[in-house]
Amino acid sequence: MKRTRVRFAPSPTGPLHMGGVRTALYNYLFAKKNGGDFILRIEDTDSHRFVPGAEQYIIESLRWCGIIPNEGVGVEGANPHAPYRQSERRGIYRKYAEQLIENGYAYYAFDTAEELEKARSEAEAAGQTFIYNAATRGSLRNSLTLSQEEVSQLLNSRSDWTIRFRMPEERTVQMDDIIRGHIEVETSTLDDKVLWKRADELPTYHLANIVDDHLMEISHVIRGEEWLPSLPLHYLLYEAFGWERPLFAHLPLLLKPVGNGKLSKRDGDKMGFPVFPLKWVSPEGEVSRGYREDGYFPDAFVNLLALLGWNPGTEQEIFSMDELIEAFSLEKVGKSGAKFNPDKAKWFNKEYLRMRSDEELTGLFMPVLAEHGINAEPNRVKEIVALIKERATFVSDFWDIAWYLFKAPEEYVQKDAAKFWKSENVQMAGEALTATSSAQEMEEYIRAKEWPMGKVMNCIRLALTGSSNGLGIADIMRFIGREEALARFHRAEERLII
RNA sequence: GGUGGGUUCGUAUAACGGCUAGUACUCAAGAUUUUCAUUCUUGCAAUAGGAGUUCGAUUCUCCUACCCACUACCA
Repeated sequence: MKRTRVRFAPSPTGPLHMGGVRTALYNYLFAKKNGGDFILRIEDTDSHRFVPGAEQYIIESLRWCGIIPNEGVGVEGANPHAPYRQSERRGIYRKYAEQLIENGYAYYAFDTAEELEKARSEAEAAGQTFIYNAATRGSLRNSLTLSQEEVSQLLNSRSDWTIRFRMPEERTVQMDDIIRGHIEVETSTLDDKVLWKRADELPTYHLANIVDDHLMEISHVIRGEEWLPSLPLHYLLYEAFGWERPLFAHLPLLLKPVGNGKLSKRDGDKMGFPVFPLKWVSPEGEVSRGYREDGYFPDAFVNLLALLGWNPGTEQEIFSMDELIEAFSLEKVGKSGAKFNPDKAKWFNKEYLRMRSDEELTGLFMPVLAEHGINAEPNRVKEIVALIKERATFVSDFWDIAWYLFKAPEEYVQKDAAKFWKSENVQMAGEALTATSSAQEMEEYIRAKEWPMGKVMNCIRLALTGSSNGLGIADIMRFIGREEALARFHRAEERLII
């Protein structure tokens, strides 16, 4: 049986967005599941849209997610099909385009952008759609309509010609997609796509993609649904070359959380969630937030992405990468677009945070403390982490949850003070606090006196934390000590008016 | 406009053509707790509409509606 070889082939035109990461992930899972290869190829055949730093961003994003190519761009060691950047492969495509011309599957086209524009607007004015194919190519300027002399003259004198695919006139292309099943399309509705452009001596996506997939022995093409309309062209290209084609799987799109349409950067900005795996600063200085910088764990991110459009058919929701590999199959990928749900994303991170060890979380929390000017003893921090980790979604929440274990409150929440800082409460709280030496003793003391536990405790909590909610008094006192508790209480007495 | 794809609770999804259409997130209520959070329990909520095939349709077929993608010398 043929070896499973898949590729992720992004275009370095900007930061990779989470839909792209999911495509890479599914490719990776499929490759690993079948003991095959996962290749990273960079499709940079559009010199005009190249963005500096985008390729490095893609590589780093995949690495952060644990989606590691074993062949291709950024991979050290044996790379049997190098290079993997199409710009570095530019020399190899032209001969394939010319091979198609020789065999009658393609032709030279000399129409200028203006001429095509004119043809399109004329067709539109007549209420029709202009399609560059068998219906129209006979009246356009190309090597099928011009004489041999004119063609060679134009080929030499001009530098803006293209090579176009000669779409068959009347055929039904029969296709199969692993996810969508059988699809049929009439060639009369398709156009003669440009395959190669003389202007920058580069192929377009369609040619480069098919040639490279063939040369790199790709067995399965797993890509986004936006490519489905190109599938007939790709089928016909394989046929024209006489090559065995790979199997295709077109993934459903990732949609915005509300409304309709593809998930875009704007949606993230508007609704307050990242659309990109890592933070990205565009060459113009525009900043986009990333899952990593927002505090997501990479395995949580991978997990939530995996379940957007795929599920194993069981009720399991938490998967390690190895478990994903084990459970993954393209047949279980859904057909319809998946709306991204930011709430569920947070839930995943919360679950993953809980699974992290106290040691690891402490290591992540220490720098946060340092940022707040706190120099704490790691063992003490670890105990605090153990106490609060179930309350948090992100490590950054730790500070908001437990800052008062590290420093005294500077101010008090008005509403809570008005409710609990009343003279009788303060009197009882003060007595309970001073008359006892531990939180447990204090609780017994209050109980023995038959004082209202809630009022007294919240009065104390207000003094210790500045508000009436937070951790248990016993826990707070255990960490800050009785002396500090008393000091905070006296400070509150001075600062708060009853 | 044309071509293709899609449609199960608000969201992600489950259900060899066969139990009362299941689960998770969100939301609500209750229990627990000195408060908040956690935890636990319960609840709200869906097969787009219409025909057909069938003993039986979420599942198969057709029509309608709606949504999406593509429609570049971009990928």
